Amino acid sequence: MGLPSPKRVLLRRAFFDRPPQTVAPDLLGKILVHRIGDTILSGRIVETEAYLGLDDPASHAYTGLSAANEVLFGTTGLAHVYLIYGLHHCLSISAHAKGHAGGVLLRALLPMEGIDMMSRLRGKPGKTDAGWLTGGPGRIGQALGINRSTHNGLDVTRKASTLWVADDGFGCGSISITKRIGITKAADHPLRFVCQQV
DNA sequence: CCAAAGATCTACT
DNA sequence: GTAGATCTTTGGG
Repeated sequence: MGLPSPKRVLLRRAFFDRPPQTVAPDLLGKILVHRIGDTILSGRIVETEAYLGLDDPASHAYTGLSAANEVLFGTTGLAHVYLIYGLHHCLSISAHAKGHAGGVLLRALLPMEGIDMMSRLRGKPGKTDAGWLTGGPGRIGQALGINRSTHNGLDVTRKASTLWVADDGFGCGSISITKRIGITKAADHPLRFVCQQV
């Protein structure tokens, strides 16, 4: 029983056809979903950062088009998955106005479905604390089983990708905006968005 | 070719 | 609070 489950709809490509600093706050409250076989792993997005492309020294797109960052140029709504410090797979989604480049890094989720598989993937079965499980870009990658070779370039506006973003209408109550974390260049811009209430 | 840095996390002092 | 892990990509010689 209980309340009816809210209907989830896929985000459309047009959602991502806007500057990253506009898309990043709008992604708060949306749901990232990864299907592995019959198992669904999902969580509500509660922290994002915008990376502005060619004009942003902190962006992976700053130095221009290359094999490593091609997802950030061209079609929007694609998964940009990269390995950082040789250890952590992080997920961002390409977002920019036509003719530009850029993306939005997913920094934290509130886990929804598949929590025990997430805790297993994180290496401590049974440990389900949300902050530990999916609080941080590297933790999201590990908890959801995301890696560059499998997921880089997937279209998150299509369920067939097995990795997608949906909207169940809940959104995010109040948003706080701060400087971005973990960067040394262009560190002073207010481009980090955190969901305070869900 | 080699060196260095990187949109990070964990463990240990 | 600081250091170590571990590897891809980039920039300099």
